[in-house]
Amino acid sequence: MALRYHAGVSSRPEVTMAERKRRLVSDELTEAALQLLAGKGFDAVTVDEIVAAAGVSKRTFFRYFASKEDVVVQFLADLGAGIRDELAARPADEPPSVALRHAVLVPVAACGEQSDRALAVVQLILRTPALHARFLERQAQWREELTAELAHRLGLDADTDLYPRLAAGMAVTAFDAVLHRWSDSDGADDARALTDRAFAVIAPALDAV
Amino acid sequence: MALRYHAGVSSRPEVTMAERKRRLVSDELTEAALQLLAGKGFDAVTVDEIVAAAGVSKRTFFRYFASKEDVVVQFLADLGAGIRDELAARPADEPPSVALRHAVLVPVAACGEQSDRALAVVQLILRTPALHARFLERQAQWREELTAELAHRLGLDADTDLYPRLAAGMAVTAFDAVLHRWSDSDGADDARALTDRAFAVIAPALDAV
DNA sequence: CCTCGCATGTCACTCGGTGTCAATCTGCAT
DNA sequence: ATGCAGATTGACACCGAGTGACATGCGAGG
Repeated sequence: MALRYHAGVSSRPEVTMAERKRRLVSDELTEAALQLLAGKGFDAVTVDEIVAAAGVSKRTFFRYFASKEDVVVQFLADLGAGIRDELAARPADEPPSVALRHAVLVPVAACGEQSDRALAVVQLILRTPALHARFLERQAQWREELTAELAHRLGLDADTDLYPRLAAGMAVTAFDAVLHRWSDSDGADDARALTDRAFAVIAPALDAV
Repeated sequence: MALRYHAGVSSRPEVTMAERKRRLVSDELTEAALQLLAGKGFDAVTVDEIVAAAGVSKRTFFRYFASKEDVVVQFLADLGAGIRDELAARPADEPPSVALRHAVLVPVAACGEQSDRALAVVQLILRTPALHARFLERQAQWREELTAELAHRLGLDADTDLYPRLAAGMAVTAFDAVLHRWSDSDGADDARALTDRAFAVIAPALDAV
């Protein structure tokens, strides 16, 4: 299991026995799922096959993941929080285009580090309609979070001013475009450089008074 | 059945008997579905209830609509084609911000005309996760179409230059923001005015050299 | 009148997802 | 070690969306 953000090293964590067991099951499930789904395609694999490979019951699967799609998309959830937190952490006097660019660079960098597995997952998501739909839902959620954070940051009312929502939407659009390009190039393009180019395009709108 | 774009009046069309019958069934289905879904909520209504109300079999329902969500979202499909066609019809020397704004105004105006029914449908979509997901899929599709049309219009390669995809994404983002605002205001805000304001924000990025 | 084709209904089936309950395991106190 | 409380799991029944196969009915044209 590669795509997980372990906080520290394994030396002596404060995790209980049950906690580790839970993660073990979760990891075996995602491992088995990714293996099968990437190999046979999303629709050709049933949940029963996945749980058989992982050695747990179907009921347990749905205790860990809300849906079959979630096994693949779930690791993206953390990224959303990462974007928002990074945006909140940027200096208040930084122009929106710069702050948002750094925020988006968080998930981009995360993809770049484990490019092997990340690329496979991203490509699977982008070319499977059911997964893509879930991914778009996540994006919409990120947009909401960024909208709220931007409004707070700029002292605007997100229900009055269109700017926060539009700026958040543009940032997410940029991220989406970068991901598509990165996926289409099979990881050959540098995701960070793509991000910079994308933000160079949208910056004039982000920083307009 | 209100939300349909009948080409002309009923005087003496060149449609066969079977054709009219098909549309009749389709209309009764959507009518029954919208009635029930708007009243009881999306998840609380089963397809069996809908078909019972419409007086057809479940199998027939799925011959007309690919999914339960499609009954609600389907009428949005035409809008996508409308946006693209309008963009293609705009004068070639028009700056992207103006051409895209007019393109987006097509569905906006369509909503404004039959605001009663349209508002109910939009609100149902935006606050029902399953429907919202389908709606986002549609938006992604529109974005693809606008990307291709923009690239063609500007003589750019959509696989090389990031601009077409970003511009299309910004336009769709603007539309989405307008729709949300319009929905939140229960139709009180003027959708056309909102569209103009939204494009005023993103225009600096759209028209940057 | 007959038949060809199309839309529909019926039925059985798959699969994703959930509620329920009993069995099991972890942690903790005695 | 023992026993208890809470959480986790498996097994099973169940619901609803969606599909495949086949038979039937109805309209159009010879």
